[in-house]
Amino acid sequence: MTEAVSRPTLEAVAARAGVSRATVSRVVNGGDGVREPLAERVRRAVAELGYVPNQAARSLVTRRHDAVAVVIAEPETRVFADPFFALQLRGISKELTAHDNQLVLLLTEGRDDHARVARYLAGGHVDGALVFSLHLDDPLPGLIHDAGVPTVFGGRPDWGGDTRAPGPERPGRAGGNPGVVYVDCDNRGGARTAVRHLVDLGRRRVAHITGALDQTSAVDRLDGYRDVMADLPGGSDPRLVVESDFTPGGGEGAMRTLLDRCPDVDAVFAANDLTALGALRVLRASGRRVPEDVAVIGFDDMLPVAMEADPPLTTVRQDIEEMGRLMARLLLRGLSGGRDRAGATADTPPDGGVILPTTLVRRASA
Amino acid sequence: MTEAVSRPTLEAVAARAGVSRATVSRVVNGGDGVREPLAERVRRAVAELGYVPNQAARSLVTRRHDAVAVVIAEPETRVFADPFFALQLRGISKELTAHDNQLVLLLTEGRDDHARVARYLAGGHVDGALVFSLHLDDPLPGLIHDAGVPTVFGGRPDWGGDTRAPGPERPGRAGGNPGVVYVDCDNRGGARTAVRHLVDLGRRRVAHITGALDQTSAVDRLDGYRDVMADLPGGSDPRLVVESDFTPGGGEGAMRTLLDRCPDVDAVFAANDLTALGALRVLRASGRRVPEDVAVIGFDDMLPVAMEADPPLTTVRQDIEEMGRLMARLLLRGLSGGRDRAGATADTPPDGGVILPTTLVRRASA
DNA sequence: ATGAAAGCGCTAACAG
DNA sequence: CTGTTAGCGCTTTCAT
Repeated sequence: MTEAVSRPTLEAVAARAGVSRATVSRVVNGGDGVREPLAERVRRAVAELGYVPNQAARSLVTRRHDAVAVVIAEPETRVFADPFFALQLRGISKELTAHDNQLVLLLTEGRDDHARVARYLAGGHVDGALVFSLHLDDPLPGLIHDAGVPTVFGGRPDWGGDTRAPGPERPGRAGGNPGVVYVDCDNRGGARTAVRHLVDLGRRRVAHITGALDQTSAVDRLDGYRDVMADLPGGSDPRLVVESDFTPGGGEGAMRTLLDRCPDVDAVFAANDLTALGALRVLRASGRRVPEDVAVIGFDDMLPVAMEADPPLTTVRQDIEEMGRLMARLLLRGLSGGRDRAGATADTPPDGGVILPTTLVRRASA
Repeated sequence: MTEAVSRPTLEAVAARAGVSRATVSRVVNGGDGVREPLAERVRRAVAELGYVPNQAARSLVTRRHDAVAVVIAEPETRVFADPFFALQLRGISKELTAHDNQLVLLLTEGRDDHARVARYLAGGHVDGALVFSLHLDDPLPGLIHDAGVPTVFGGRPDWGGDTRAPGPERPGRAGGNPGVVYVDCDNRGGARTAVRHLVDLGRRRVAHITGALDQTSAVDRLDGYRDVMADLPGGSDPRLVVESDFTPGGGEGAMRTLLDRCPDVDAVFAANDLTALGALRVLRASGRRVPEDVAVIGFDDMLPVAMEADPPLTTVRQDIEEMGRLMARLLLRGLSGGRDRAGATADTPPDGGVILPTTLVRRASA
């Protein structure tokens, strides 16, 4: 464990280059308005001394940090059961890095942590926040809003606008906050595509195993399922929908219930790939063949899961990494809004959500 | 997207409480040496104004940041195939949070990013670093060492000390850096336990599918396998070892090779659970029963993988989250070494590595 | 185009 | 115990 050593300051570079601190500062920050011979001398001095600006000192005066907080609530550790979160992070990281921003990760374990996160955000340590609000009743979004930090949400928050996709209106809570920005995939549309595919395959008893319904993604996927089933004769049989929780274990239980209630089920749209995995297992154990007897479609296209499933899973793909990247881009754009880049005001982040498209990936299960 | 507002300063609090800035500062930082009536007045002023210290200003003078960088190299995106990394992060986050430290995440995509990371670390933005050096030839450890930032490694770096567990010496590179601190699990010992278990089961043709051998964990597990096989008659048959890469696909290929070379194989120790998964699949496809015909053991005890495998996987468990927590604890302890806490010098971080124990978890596959 | 000087908000001696 | 004072390293007017 090495001790950190004292590093050269602007002053040192200035001395070495025989100029003033102000000049060095100018060169370091883009070098506008410094004539070439001088600028070059400064650059050499910087290189020779291995000068790196002190971010704390800089922040103190500029009031910018070039850092963004990523807040992830993980009450049930479900986040870690699938690589979702890692992919998202990766997308975010790439985008932030490209814009020389740092990523400060805030993982919350439960209610106690909310205050800590809110305090941190309110403390002005970061320029903005990227927040994954997983649960409908999560107080975090509110706290964050109060903290007054520019924020982009991952996944539609419950109090935000509704899914863009058309379809029967859902109740929706208290007016819908107008200022909220979020990125989500087209859960509802993706679900519709999946179910329609099943119907086009000639299936008539199409069931749905939902995700945890305290998350908007699960609700939206259920809505999508209902959108297309509503038009089918006997499609709104409530026994065809069984609630689950996005886990393989939950999928198993749900599939058993389903088989019990409707032994004639000939297709299942599972809320995600993990759920589909559990369903697959139960189906196999029950002696049914997939897809011959029962067709199965998942959601997410979590590669290691979907590809390795037996049979390989037909599923609705969403570009998770791109979602992360987009969130970061939106935030950064908002932060520099009308300030740094000329004309950036023209394309400020949209109020409301940005919905990324989904695509059906056909494999063997449907 | 809300705009951040200007926040109250120490000065404002001091004015409101009718004291000097120094007094407020004292109260805010633990309140030693401020008499109660005053301290209370200050606390109230802080609360009323919603004062939060400006970290940049503080860092500027203290030269501490209460922030730690976590560097994760993910060249092949393998990191995201399993939840390993997420668990580790969680452990780290918990420990850092408990000590009011922030987590700055640095994900590297390849060689180009190394310079960026090195610069950041050298830039003195953080008090220390937690580094996961995945590959043997990774230049990152060297760069980081040069940056002069206190560092704890996750997983034994190749140029560090050897595994603590006794056993045949490995060559090891250039003298072994003495100052390096790392946390790892007992890969070698765990492997030995697994293989011994297989042998105790009466298996005589015990094979090993290795991990990616450019990672010390894979090498150490292979060494552990060899440790016990060396004593067995015919145990050092080289055909029983086939190199793979920690992935399910790799496991499949390796298992096929194995079956081809040694159709009489009656046990397989896979370098990790994912590999075991692939092996299981090929074994099943070949008509062999597990564990009756071939016993299989994995490594990691990645719950969603090991439990959901068919049959559920017997595996070597390592406490990943605890590894993360321990890394953070070690780093933090080193940072405050002899400074903050009185007597902390007594238990400074150990030079060399800390090896966490592993345990064999018996399920159905062996 | 370059330099001089004034802080940003805070902590840490040092006085009293 | 409390207040005064002097910077931490940098950016940014404002002169020149």
